[in-house]
Amino acid sequence: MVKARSRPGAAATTGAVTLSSVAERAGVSLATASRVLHGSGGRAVGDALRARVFAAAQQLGYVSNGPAQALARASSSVVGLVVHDVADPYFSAIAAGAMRVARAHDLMVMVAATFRDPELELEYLARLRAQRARAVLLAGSGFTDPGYTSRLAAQIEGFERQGGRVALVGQHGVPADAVLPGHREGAAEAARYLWELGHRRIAVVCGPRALETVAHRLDGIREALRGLGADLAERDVVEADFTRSGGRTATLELLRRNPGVTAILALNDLMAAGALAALREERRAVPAEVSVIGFDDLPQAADLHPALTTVRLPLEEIGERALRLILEEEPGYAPRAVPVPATLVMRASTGPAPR
Amino acid sequence: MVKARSRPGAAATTGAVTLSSVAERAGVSLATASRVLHGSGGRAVGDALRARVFAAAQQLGYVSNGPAQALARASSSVVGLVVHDVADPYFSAIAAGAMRVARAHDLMVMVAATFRDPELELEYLARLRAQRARAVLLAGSGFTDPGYTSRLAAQIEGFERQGGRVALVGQHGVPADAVLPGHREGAAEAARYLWELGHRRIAVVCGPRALETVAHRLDGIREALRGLGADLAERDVVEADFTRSGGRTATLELLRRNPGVTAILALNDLMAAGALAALREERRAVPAEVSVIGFDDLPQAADLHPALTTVRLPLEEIGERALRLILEEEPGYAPRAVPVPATLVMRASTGPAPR
DNA sequence: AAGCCTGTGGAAAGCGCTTTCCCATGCGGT
DNA sequence: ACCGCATGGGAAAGCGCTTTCCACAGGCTT
Repeated sequence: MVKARSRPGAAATTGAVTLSSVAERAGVSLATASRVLHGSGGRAVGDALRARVFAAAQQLGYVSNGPAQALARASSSVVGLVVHDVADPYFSAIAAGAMRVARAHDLMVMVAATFRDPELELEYLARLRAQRARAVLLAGSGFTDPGYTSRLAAQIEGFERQGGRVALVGQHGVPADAVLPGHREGAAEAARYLWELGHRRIAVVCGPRALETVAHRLDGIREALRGLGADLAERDVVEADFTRSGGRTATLELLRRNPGVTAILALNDLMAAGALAALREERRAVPAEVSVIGFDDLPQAADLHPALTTVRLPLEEIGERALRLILEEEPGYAPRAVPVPATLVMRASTGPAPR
Repeated sequence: MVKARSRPGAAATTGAVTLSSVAERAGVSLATASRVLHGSGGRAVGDALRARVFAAAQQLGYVSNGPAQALARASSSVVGLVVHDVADPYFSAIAAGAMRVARAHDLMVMVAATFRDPELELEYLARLRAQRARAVLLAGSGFTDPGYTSRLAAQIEGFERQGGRVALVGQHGVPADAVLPGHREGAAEAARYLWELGHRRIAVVCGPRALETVAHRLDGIREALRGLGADLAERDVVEADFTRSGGRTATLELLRRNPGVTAILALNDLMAAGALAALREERRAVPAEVSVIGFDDLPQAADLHPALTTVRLPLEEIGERALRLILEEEPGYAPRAVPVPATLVMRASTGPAPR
């Protein structure tokens, strides 16, 4: 005896409008409806049928089923974007650039925030892989954590074997296409500029040391100073967390520890804003007594008081280039590295060292 | 005669690791593997098998197929977030709040930027619908455009019939759960504050009039002034585009048109920053000659010079509440409206009117 | 000792779509 | 007039997963 089985598959079969209902209504086969409504698959469809199908879809209010499409095609129309923090203007700028490119390719963007946790980054990469994202842009910098690199490499490899592409901002020590911002050179230029202004007591308000970006920027400063015959003492480097309030606290600490400092190099603009605030609290004139340089040139840098001298990074362009790299080139395949130079923007927060 | 058909379905069948390969390797059925690796579906699985399956998945490097899961379950693990512009700090703050909630629910977030184009907003809503997003947060304000409302309502209805939920920030004239920021009241409070300080020539640097948010804020000012027996003349309102440079230009225009103005109310902080810049260029002292008030209280508002008096909106909280609204309540269903009050933050950019 | 749950495992029917193969046309070439 | 041969349309086999229904053990009741 054959018993009628009720829907083994799941799904609320509440008269959902599917391709087959459209086909039925238009009096054509499923195949034809598919060819008309979604990419034709290299096949032409007659005008009459074509019009009938469109009309039917319209009347029924048909909305295609993305997951089903992705399953059948074995590729979704989604790209992933992994950042440290969406509220950080550094990352929103990169995101804006990337999203422009995604739009041009008609792709949706999934954004994930890791809050600088390597584990979370890896987790999100895996989830994006599960979502069959076509490409993923790792916009946060890499971590200096040793175990991290190999696990990241493994994830990336798995992802690419699956047909996805990965782009990096900054070089994470793994083979993948990358955009390389000139952290080192930009930082070096800032340091040399300060030196030329006569500053000999230069301190650094540093970001989280676990970040590759921070290491690069710090190295740039170190090397520049060394090239000038000077040296960056450990006690002139205070670590903060890339936020304004972290920068303020660190600067206060710095001033206490080392009151003779005449120049502060903050490793991002947010912390530079905090440094400026701390200096104001401590009644130290900028730039008469202390010069301040930031990094990134966020839109708000020019509105700080005094207007912030900073190392400019074309962030939107970085996001754009990175995604282009993997979306617009066939996977034919040798990882590329595109350098993006940083430039020093001189404004009012720097001046000659006091004597 | 039966001919062997070669893979009618698509997909690179390159030894992809699927659930069934895991099951095979573990020596269990597909059903068991599914129950172990993905939600058990209310069913228990013995410990021995459970362990075997995990081990097999581990060894094979199994990554689940999200689209397939979404198809079978008729629901994805994605939420959508539609904003005007990701680089605008107003929206990044909302996004940050929303993403926190999404993370707590273990959901991925698809972000779309409309650049204030109603058509694009509708398009993205449709695409999110196609992606079978579980929920969508429309974080940009609504448009005053007449046709828009009914089309939006239709989209939302279709989306909800499909099992999705929609939340709005601001009331778009459609029935859906919404978080309602106190645009009107906050703006009114700012206007009254200026009035109390003795200002009688108050001008407004307005945002795009097509936005509901702008209409509300403007109305708040109008009503407050009317309540005080004054009136906001059309010539004292200049429209800009919510950017810093737009604010600057508009303020310059305003100053030319109406040199006697003693207070400027900018409808967001970005434009207030531009106003401050314009005033500086024109050598008008703030607040001695002209007072300035902004709106939103972005993190950078306190760093402007002088520190900006502004109407604070708890943006992260707004994003958080909005997504909570639809994710954490059963669809049992009467649209809720959660008001979120704005508060005036007095800083240094406002002072008594000059006499 | 017979009857029954209860707890576990498996078979298989879809979810909605893409795409391959095959078939019916209508057409021009020789 | 006959034979290809494009051309456009349809049938159907999956894509990888979830979930329903069934089967079968054991451990309990009565």
